[in-house]
Amino acid sequence: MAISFTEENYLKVIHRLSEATSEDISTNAVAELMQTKAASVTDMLRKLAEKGWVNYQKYQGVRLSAEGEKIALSIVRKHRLWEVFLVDKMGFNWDEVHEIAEQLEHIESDQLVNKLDEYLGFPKTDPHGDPIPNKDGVLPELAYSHLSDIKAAKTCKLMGVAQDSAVFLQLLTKLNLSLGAKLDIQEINEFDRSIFVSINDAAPIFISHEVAKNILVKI
Amino acid sequence: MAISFTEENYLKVIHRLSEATSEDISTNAVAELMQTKAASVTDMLRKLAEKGWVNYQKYQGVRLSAEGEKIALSIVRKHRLWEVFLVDKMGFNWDEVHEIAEQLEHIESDQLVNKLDEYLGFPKTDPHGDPIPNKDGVLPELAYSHLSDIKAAKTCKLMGVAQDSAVFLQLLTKLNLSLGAKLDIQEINEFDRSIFVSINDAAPIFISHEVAKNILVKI
DNA sequence: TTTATTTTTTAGGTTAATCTAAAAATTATT
DNA sequence: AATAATTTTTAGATTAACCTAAAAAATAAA
Ligand SMILES: [Mn+2]
Ligand SMILES: [Mn+2]
Ligand SMILES: [Mn+2]
Ligand SMILES: [Mn+2]
Repeated sequence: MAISFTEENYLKVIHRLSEATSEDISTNAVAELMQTKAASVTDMLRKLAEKGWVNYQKYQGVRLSAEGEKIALSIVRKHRLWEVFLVDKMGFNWDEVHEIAEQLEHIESDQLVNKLDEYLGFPKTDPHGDPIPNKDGVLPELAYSHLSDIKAAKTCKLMGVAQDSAVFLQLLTKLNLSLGAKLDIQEINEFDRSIFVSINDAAPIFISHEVAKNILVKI
Repeated sequence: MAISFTEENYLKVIHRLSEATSEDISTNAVAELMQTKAASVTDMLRKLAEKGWVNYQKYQGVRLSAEGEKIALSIVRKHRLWEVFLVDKMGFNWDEVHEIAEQLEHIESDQLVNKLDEYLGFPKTDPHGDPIPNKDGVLPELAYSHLSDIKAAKTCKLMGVAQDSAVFLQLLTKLNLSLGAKLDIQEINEFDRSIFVSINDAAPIFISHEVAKNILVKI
């Protein structure tokens, strides 16, 4: 069955919201991420249910069906592989690739995706540390912690970010924070939950709780 | 001003038709290449004229404006660069890339196109021998002849094809005809205009006029 | 130079994806 | 349990891109 870019984007958004919770996804939550109105979402959910890609009962919220999940994962796979391509092969910075990948993720050719995967050396993660589903839609499980959840001074390694926005990524770059960076947590301040941390053995600096929430680390 | 995929495809088609003639382009000609109906074309031409991308007076046919020409060339540039990428980097055959490039040509990022161009080594032609417009929309002039127009036995080199269709390209591959092939024309048969030709010094074979019409050579 | 044929445009509809405003259902608060 | 607030759905429009059928204009043929 033919699928439109818009339908693909809806499935991707429902998938993203579903990763954070086991509850059904609300119309409003979808509307916010899709940057559209709830009324439009209701229309689309009816259509997606019709096509068998989501389970939806009015007023009850929505979940992806098995088939919908498969489609969503294939879009995520394409998005992340293209991001790797843009950074590794085209020389873009990690804060410049998300918007372009939003377009490239809709290119339809299984052959191309698999050749691209091979060309890139079957990467496990994208430039933001997010896992890349394999050909069969299986996501490698990466058990990372949010830097903001760490309770005591210890050493950890920056493995990913929880946000792709350019402003956030540019701030990290300014702080000399990139994938693989070594973080020696010196102190966690109770007052504003800021973290005093040494990055790659440099003199320690303060990182706000807001930033720490969006940094994923391996302990 | 925002442009849709459909509008881009119309401009590309008008551009393609304009290369073959200096006359205005007819509604029907556009309809045929766009695989749509003349009535739909009329609607679109009005809209494109409105946006300043074509000059159009009803019943008089259509031509690209300077701005329309610029847009069309940028799409052609993207199409052909992506085709080079697919063949040179992804390992596709020349008969497999056109459809995928039809999608990729709509990806919007000047930065990406220019980085891709550099990554590919600033190619002058695509995998079918078609010239690639540079950053400023300038097309390298390649003065090739149609094999079918050659009148006497002589030696020439295959430089391009006048058609991107998979069936045609696959036939050429079967005949051992690829870009750069050396053609020693032995004889031109008056009866069916077939050509008896040796390819890369192999035993000569017959090539139909229909095939010869779509082969571009340098003498 | 009429008449016939072909081409192009207009008129009126359809579908996908969106919107605003109003109604209905659900959830939260007295 | 009744009322208030919030969420979600429906109703009715809009826009882009398409369609068919009919009318109008241009071109070709008699
Ligand atoms: Mn991204
Ligand atoms: Mn990413
Ligand atoms: Mn092509
Ligand atoms: Mn080509």
